[in-house]
Amino acid sequence: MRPGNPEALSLPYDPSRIEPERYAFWEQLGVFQPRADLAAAPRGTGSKAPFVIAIPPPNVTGSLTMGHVLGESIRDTIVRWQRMEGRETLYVPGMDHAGIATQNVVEKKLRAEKQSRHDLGRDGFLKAVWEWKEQYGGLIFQQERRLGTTPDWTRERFTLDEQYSHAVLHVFKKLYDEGLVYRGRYIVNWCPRCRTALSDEEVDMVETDGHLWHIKYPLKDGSGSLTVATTRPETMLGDTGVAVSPKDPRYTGLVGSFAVLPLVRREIPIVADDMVDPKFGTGAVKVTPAHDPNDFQTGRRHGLSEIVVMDEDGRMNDAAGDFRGLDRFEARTRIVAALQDAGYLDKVEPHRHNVGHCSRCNTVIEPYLSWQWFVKMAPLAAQAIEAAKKGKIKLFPGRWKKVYLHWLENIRDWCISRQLWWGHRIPVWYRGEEMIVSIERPEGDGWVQDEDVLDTWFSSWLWPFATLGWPNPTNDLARYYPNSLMVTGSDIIFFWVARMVMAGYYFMGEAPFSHIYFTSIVRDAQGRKMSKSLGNSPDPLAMMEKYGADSVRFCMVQTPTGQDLLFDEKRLESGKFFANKLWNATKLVSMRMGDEDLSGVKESQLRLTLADRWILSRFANAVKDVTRNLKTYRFAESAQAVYHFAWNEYCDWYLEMAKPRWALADLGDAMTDEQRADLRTARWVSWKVLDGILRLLHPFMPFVTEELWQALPHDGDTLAMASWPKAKKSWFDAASEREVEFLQAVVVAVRNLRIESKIAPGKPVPVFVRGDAAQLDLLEKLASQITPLARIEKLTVSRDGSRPKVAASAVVEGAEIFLPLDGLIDLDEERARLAREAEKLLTDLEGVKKKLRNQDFLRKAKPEIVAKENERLVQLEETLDKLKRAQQSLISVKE
RNA sequence: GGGCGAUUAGCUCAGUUGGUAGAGCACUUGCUCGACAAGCAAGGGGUCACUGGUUCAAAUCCAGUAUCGCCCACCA
Repeated sequence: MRPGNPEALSLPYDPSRIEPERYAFWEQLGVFQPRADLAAAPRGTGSKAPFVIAIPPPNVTGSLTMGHVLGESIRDTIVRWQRMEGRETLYVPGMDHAGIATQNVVEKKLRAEKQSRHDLGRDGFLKAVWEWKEQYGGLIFQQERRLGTTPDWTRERFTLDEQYSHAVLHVFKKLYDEGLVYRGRYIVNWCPRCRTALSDEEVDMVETDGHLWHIKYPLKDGSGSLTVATTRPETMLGDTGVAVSPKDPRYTGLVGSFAVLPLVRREIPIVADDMVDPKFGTGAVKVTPAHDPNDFQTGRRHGLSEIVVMDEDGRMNDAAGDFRGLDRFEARTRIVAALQDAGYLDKVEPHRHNVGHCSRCNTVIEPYLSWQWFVKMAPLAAQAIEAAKKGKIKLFPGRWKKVYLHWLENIRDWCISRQLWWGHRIPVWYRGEEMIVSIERPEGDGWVQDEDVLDTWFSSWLWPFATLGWPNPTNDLARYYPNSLMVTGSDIIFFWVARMVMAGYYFMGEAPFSHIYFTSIVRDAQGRKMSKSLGNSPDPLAMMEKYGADSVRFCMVQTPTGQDLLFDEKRLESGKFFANKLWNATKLVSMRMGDEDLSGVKESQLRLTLADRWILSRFANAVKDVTRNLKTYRFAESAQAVYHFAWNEYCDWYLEMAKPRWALADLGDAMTDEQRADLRTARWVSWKVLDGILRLLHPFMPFVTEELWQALPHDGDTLAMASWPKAKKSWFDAASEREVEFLQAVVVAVRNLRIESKIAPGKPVPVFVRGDAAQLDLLEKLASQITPLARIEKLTVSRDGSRPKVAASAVVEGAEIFLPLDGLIDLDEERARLAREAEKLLTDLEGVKKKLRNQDFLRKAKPEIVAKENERLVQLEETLDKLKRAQQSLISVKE
């Protein structure tokens, strides 16, 4: 046992003073690494298995947001709790190279210097990005240390690390060899600004007000025209057909004949296809196979040619004839005008529809026909689906399972090639007609590597095992895979979570983790998403500076489960106030501990009072609550349980009840043996329970709890490695809880009477109590501990039934409490108060009576419920009766 | 077009198997009494969105309605 250091508490609580130092302290102790003694032992199973969690790797360009703070608070709370439970814990940190995002950032910087990536060339540009990464990348982890999180920094990974890159390329080759990666020319989502293909997940659909243009296409035989409706007239230049519904009688005669494409004069066939809905628009659809995914399918079904009319910047190309060189939106305007001039435009209707936007830069997506690499997903999805269905992986909150399954069951192939430079270059080599998939450059001359890189998510989906050294059979991999838990936002459930599960099964034969907890999405007070452009994202570092990292953690962790969090800075105050409260409580306890060594004290040597038994029982309950709620990811409930116990029970009541016994120390040598034992007991219990509170709270508020724990006598180097409290069976004591509840009710009643009677707050008052023998006995036994709480001058328990003549009165559990007034106050007011009280009781009484008159209730309700109501009836009637008599006595005094 | 979530005190939200509606903040009143004014004590404030149903009993279970939000979806 080490002595405490009470002087540490002489200054007021100031988070910015204590927090930064503590982090270095933990790091020096090696708190963040898996415990060496446990890591040296054979790997256990179940709750003895290592607890492993990986950070969702933030973008290398990222800086800390409140969203990160939320996730990190939750992850670290769990890790710290598990560590205290004695488990070997590993929290793996790392960053994502974030292909598009990072390339955008560096290109922007180049633009500011009037350069483009093409000026530097591929190698030069990559060098520039790496330099940027070394200089600015990873800022987020510097910021994160301020939050007090405990990842094992010695294992920090980056998705472009050599080993990790090898894993990515290995995966590509393996999937290719096994027929799950293929190259093909298909319509993909193309961002003309980023100049790359995107996956479906990287496209945001935005409901947009547009138009439906009705365009007349003349029939080749000159017998008239048919009208098509389109939202994208500019693509008509690439039309190679017109489709109608086979069931549409209007057009049956035309199927098989040709129309002449306006402006272009190309003859295009009219085909029948089920894709067409006769009820929409004109029932005739222009078919542009190279610029629309549906039309692509239709085109393939009917053997229509595919004419690309735009380039990769979204400008019209040579195939666009007179419109070549125009931006696609400019071309739209000009084409519509040209159609109108030539009399082809039938009409224009306003039309609301969904338009895809690049999730990175918000540019309108262009469906674009190009050569890309894809992953066949259906075979990978099968096990991920089964895992969730069979409960091998559990999602919290559970409703996300449906979302997860729906996506997997309707999964589409994944476009993984990106026309970028920053990323894992696709390990495919070409020489003339030859193609080789190989991680190494093939032997021989003339091989040219594929220009494209892989989607960033194609590397991050390997995170749970690639960070542990895979594909090499490392010790870490054997020991720490699978991970235990994934904590992340539901916004990346498809991007990342579901894909990790697929990769985990496919490459490791096992789910990457068994539990997935989805955090809230942090929004501003108006419910808007946090964003740089809105400027509504509070700076987490400023928040920590102002309220302390402890408070930020404590408050952020208490988010509604699986609901959006409307962030309001004001909320952060409460954690700081709580920390301050504990600071002062600890100061008090440590001051009153004296220099007595309590470490060897056994419970059997103590003289536990009712108050002690009560607080120990309440503590045991708190331990149970806090732990149970952590187990089920109910962080708000867990945190609230400590908060409420520490503040409203321990500080508000127990410490006050301990004060009179602490004061015995003033007697010095004059103390009797019994008094000495009482003093020791009060010291021991107040310290033990406080120690327990600090342990329970440590995962949530690591800094202040460590600081306070060090100030008290403690065992071990750091609270971070101390053991998690256990709820001792012998401490649960329902009888003591009931008895103290009664005493508390008496105290509250007296406080009430004083206020109602307008007695000066500081003035001690005599109090008389009439009640049953057990109640009076209780009061007498604990008199010295409760009289200060209500400023009672002298507590007289009235065994003979006598009572003061003129008194304010209240009834608590049948006991009558009298506060003598001696004509001090307005009797009318006291009578009115009693009347109000009685009225309230009467309403309750009516309710109970009604219930008990109901035969159905008596017959069908559970017996204990009926008994409870009966009990309540008796008590209400008794109380009411006593209040009435009190009123009577006041009247008789007046008369 | 499908799916999901929300609706409880002025605000943000709890309310785990149905059994007397809670917390924090805000508000009112009173407090330099030996830890704490970042505090203490006391208090006001709710037809639990609406309608129906199940039940002895519904904030809680079921059905529907309304409003808000999110996700998914190839009607050009």
